[in-house]
Order: sequence, then C-alpha cells, then structure tokens
Amino acid sequence: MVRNTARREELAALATDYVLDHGLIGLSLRPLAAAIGTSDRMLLYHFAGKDDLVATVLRISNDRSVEAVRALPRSQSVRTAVLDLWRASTSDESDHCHRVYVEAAALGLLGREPYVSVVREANERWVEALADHLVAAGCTRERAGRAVALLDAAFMGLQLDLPLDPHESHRKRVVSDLADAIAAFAGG
Amino acid sequence: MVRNTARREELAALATDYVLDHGLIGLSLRPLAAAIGTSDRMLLYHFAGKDDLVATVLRISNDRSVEAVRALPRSQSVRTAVLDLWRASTSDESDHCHRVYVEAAALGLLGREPYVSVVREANERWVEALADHLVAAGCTRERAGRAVALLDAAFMGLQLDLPLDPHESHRKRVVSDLADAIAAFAGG
DNA sequence: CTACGACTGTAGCAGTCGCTACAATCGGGC
DNA sequence: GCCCGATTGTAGCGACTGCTACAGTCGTAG
Repeated sequence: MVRNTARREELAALATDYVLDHGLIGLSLRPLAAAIGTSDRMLLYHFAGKDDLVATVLRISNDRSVEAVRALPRSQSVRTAVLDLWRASTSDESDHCHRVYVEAAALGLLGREPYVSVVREANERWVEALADHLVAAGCTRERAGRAVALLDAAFMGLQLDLPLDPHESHRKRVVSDLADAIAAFAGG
Repeated sequence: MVRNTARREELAALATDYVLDHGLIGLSLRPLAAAIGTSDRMLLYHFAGKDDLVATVLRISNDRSVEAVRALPRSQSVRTAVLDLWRASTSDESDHCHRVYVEAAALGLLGREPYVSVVREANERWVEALADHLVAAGCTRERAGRAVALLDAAFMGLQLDLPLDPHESHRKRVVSDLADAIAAFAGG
C-alpha cells in the first residue's frame, strides 16, 4: 500500500538531494536511507520499490531544472539565449540535475524501465522549456522547435564530455561557438 | 601476474562483443564469462581485475568506432561529411560502440576510475578522427577543430536522446538540420 | 623422469543487494 | 478500555558481487 503522504514527499525531496550529490548509477537503498535519516525499510514502506523511488526522484530533479529555465529573464537575442541557458544549466543545482538526467538516459539506453519512460517524459518538458525561452528571445516557434533539437543534443553532449576537459577557456569557447551556430541556424 | 598473451587478447575481443551487446552498466563477470565460454576465474587470471578488463574492452570498442570513421571515403562537402559521419556512427557495430562510450562517460561523471581516464583518451582519438574527416572534406584545420567540438557534443547528445524518439522522420530531420548548422559554422 | 611455468576447475569468502515476515509502538475514534 | 490503521525497528532471506585459496592438469625444457 503506497499513498501520497507528506512524509513520502519529504523523503522524496531528501532522496533527490542525495541522488543529486552522489549520482544515480549504483544507487543503493541502505546508504541513501542512512544519509537522509531513515531506513531502507521505511523507503520501501513509502515507495512501491526502488524503481518507484527512482522514478519519483527523477521527476523531482527534472522539475527543478525545468523550473530554473522558466525562471530565467527574457534574453535579448537567440545568441544570448543560448549563453543564458547554458549558464543556468551549469549553475550548481541544475548542473547536478543534468548529470542525473544523463545517468538515467544511459541506464535507459538498452530499454530498461522505468528509465526510458521517465527520461522521455523529462526530455519532452525540458525541450519545451528551452523552446519557449528561444521564442521569447525572438525567433519563430517553428525555427525554435528545430533549433532546440540541436541545442538539447549539444547540451547533453557537453554535459557528458566537458567534465573530461580540464581547460576552462576551451569550454568557454565551445559554448560561445555553439551560441553562434544556434543563432545562425535559428535566424535570430 | 598479468601478461599480454594471445588468449588474453582473444578473451578481450569476445568480452568486447558481449559488452557491445549487453551494455556496460551493471556488467558482471560471471554472466559475461559464461557467455563467452570461460569462467570468472579465468577472466581474473588474464586480467588484473574487473577494472582492467573493462578498460581493455573500452579501448577495443573505441578502436573499432574510430576505425569505422577512418575507413570512410572522402566526403564532398562539410554538409555531406556530417551526414556520412552520422550514418557511419549509427550503423550496427559503431552504434553499439557509441552506446558503450556513453555508458562509460556516464559512469565517469563523478570522477570514478578507470572510466574517466579511458573515456578521455577515447574522446581525444575520436575527435581527432572526426576533425581529419572534416578537413578532408574541405574545411580548414582551424575551423574543423572548432566545428568538431560542436559536432561531437551533438552526436553524443543524439545518441543519448534519440532512442527515446519513436519517429524515424523526426530523427532524420534533426540530423539534416545538424548538418546544415555545422556546415554553416565550419564554412564549407 | 623430473621439474617448472602456464593454465583451469572447485569451492568458498565476505560483502552487498532489494525486499519481506513479524512484531512492536503510537495516536485517535468508538 | 479497546481496537484499528499508520508507522517503524529487527532480523533475515536468497541472490548476487568481485575476488581468492587450493589443488590440480597440462605441455615442455633440462
């Protein structure tokens, strides 16, 4: 029996914080439970199982990163929009959200549930938020829709590869180049 | 005591095939060993440990995908180069190589070895191969270097997100858009 | 023949995993 | 007082993990 209680939501929020810090791959219930002041027994009381907990955590994490994008002030141009979005995506909290998203996507690469479904849903809402921001920055809805597919892919790829790159300056140039390329493509 | 014997290389190749099929995350020695006709005991005789085996497998997988790029005939333009590279990267074997690469990168997101080192090394050689192909297609070395950073990121992102997308036509349009954007950026 | 190094099978260690059976505790409505 | 449902602790299950100790079996070199 699993219901939506205040305690469940509280545990879900705490678990999300923990996962954002420690990563999703290799997550196990006992260390998580200990860290947030409960027991594995309790997690399995409030959630139907590990998958249920993970799906809940992923949704909360996604909510936070989408919220961070929606809270951004309007950008002056498509180019600055890309830079603003990247800055927002790599600020402390959102950065961890995207890291977890990437882990979930990797876990879903072979079709394993619940990862595939949750990641698909998360991606839809994330892409939507990106597109809205581009439109607000002045490009048409149609161009934004197509540009965002590229932007999203590039962001995820950078999230995956940039941690390998020790050169801060190189990273900055890549993001700047990306902004140029997207601006040219979106026509803004 | 671990040496470079023929048997070790044979096992490494077989293990690579298995990992390409079954994924890297959650890999465990016993099922792998059984599938390739040996025992976990033997794997640990020929390799220093699971990490050694995984690093070896990742290097072989990367060799194969880089080889696939280098074997491509020269492309007519930057735009067709991007399309050719994407087609090569998503053909059966290379597709699995990149899936495994993404898994390894995800496993390295928090700094865990041996993933970080191996993925960094793999990425360098992969980006190099991409750049060479772009240069052969007619853009300057300098523009190719910068375009490849974007191209690589976009490829990895697409590898991560596109499995979620059930619409073949949508995927094709995204790749075509990417080719346009990269061609415009690289000036070819 | 012997000795040695290369290789392999058996069995098991100590640890972790998700999950569950069972019982206890607690607060509130009858 | 008394029960009932919600919540929690204890203890443990069976399966799995990477890894290792030990005892072999080979082919070959001396």
